[in-house]
Amino acid sequence: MYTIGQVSDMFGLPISTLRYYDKEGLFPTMERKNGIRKFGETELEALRVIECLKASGLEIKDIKLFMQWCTEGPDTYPQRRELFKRRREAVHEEMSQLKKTLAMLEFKCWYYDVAIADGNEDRLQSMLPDKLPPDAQRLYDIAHG
Amino acid sequence: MYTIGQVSDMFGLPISTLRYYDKEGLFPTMERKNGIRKFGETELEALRVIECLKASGLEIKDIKLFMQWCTEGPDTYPQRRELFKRRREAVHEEMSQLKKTLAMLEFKCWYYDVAIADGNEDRLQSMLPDKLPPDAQRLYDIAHG
DNA sequence: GTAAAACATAAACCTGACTTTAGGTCAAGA
DNA sequence: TCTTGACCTAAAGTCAGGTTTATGTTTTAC
Repeated sequence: MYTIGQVSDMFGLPISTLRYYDKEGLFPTMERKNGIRKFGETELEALRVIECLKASGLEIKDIKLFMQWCTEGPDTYPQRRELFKRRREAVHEEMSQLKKTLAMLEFKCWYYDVAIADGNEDRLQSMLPDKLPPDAQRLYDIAHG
Repeated sequence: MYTIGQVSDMFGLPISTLRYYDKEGLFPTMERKNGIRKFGETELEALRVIECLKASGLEIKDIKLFMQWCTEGPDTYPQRRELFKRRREAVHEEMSQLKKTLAMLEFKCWYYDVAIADGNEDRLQSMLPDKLPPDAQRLYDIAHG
């Protein structure tokens, strides 16, 4: 069993954040002794899952729902599985959006390489949006298509 | 030249958002006629760049800075290139974080598939965190390593 | 036994990115 | 003429996800 300060150090999270998570219901079965929180293995695993679900874009109130299901036994396995499947799809979506963003950024890096080499954008403006070099064309198409 | 309503339709952005962007200085050279905003090609391209930079995680006040540079001519090409390079690195970072998140989500999907098949988590708990099937082990390692 | 460190709560505050509200201008159509 | 619709502003409101503050209690170290 760990105190809030120890868990704060272990996860690199501010104490205030841990208390906030608790207030929001993210540790539904956490015990206390004389009012003092006792973090056990359940809570540490909960924190690992919280970091993952947060990174996947889930909101705190939905994470709370999941943590609640975890206290309700096998009947809620299907809901829990659906939650993870939906998150998986959402992250796939986000990754393909990021690929387009990345193409745009690569294109702009190339663009300013050329602009700096030329000292102006005249040549670049005259080749946009067609007549680009093949590499730049590829990035441009991904970013704008 | 387009009105704010036309641009709102073209980009699928609320009029209030376009006015907010303008107020924040994201269209530093936009013209007006009798107080009415006139969006030209410059502003449309600005909006495309804004969507990209926002998707890359940049804040509005930093996008403003970029738009300001764009009005200052070739002297600011290096700053603009650096901005895009930093964003490119940030997005690379984010994508590799998302890969770990995805591994965790895949692992949890597998976990609940097994839990549902078994009707409980007993077998799963006894194989954690070693003695996992190879596929699950791989996901587990990516997610936790 | 006492002082400092670590814990606790409730409530106010903060930030970013918008959105809503309240009130006003202006041009075109019935 | 009048009223409808599209535009305008400034200021207040909203929301998520915390953080800070003020105050009080418990634990730990000497």
